[in-house]
Amino acid sequence: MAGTQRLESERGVTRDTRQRRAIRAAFLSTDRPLDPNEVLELAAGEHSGLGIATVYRNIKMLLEEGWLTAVELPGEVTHYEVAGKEHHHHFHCRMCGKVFELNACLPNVQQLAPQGFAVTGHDLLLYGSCRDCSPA
Amino acid sequence: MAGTQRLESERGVTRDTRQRRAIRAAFLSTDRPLDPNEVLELAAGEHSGLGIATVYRNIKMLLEEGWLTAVELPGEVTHYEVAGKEHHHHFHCRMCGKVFELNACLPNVQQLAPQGFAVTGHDLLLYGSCRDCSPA
DNA sequence: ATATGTGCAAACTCTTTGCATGGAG
DNA sequence: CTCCATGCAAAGAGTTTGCACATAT
Repeated sequence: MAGTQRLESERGVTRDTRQRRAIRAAFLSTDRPLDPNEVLELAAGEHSGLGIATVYRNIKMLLEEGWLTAVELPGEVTHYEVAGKEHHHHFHCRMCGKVFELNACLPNVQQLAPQGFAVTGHDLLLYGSCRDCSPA
Repeated sequence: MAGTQRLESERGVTRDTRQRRAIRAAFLSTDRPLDPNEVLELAAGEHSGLGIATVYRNIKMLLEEGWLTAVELPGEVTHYEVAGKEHHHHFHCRMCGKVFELNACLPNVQQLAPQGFAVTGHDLLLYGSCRDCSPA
């Protein structure tokens, strides 16, 4: 996973195409992480004929320019959300499959690693049923 | 992690083949979660000619009979470990890529979900460099 | 003897890439 | 007018499945 990032100077001007605008709009119109297919469906509403390859390429560019961040969910394909949010985690609804943001974390997370292990980051994921899918 | 188990009666007699013995041995000889390819390499040492499809099929059977549990790691292919261990989490070394077990958890994890969300499980993953890869 | 398990290869899903065309600048 | 971006299709990884043969019981 190292060496994925490139210097911005390696890329020329980044053009503002109709497709990229539709893809950005898809993320901005949703408050939860999206996977490439969800992006395609949402963005295709604004511009049909959009190809999945373009979605992947734009996601990659938007990641590189820091507009998106990857949300990697165990057992799910990688989702993406707009960057710049505070440190947070996610809730994965087992009923509807949607992923929600949690504006919370736990202290002392780093202390769980044994001696000799250096912790540089962590992920926390809750599972269950979301507000709309919970029985009560 | 719910609903993974099936009634044993759905499957006829489970045979004890050389391949399955080698696959089980691979897991028992290692103290960290393995992915299908690691299993193939380890088990092929005991029985060359082993096919990757057999590894996948056996992993699935061993999951169904509850001998294995899936360890789904963000950004990694699914790993597996022998079942029956206590609740624990994992550490993913960014240097060597290996996954280690952490015999610890945090209390109050469920309290992170907002009102209306029912939490049935969670995953916690630490990233960094392991004992062998840490500078000091 | 007989049905389950295996190996191989084809099929499938998700993601990436090559190439000719389209469009932003 | 130039390149960068797009669309399509082919190529790649990882995983699953169909089929004939092997083998545990």
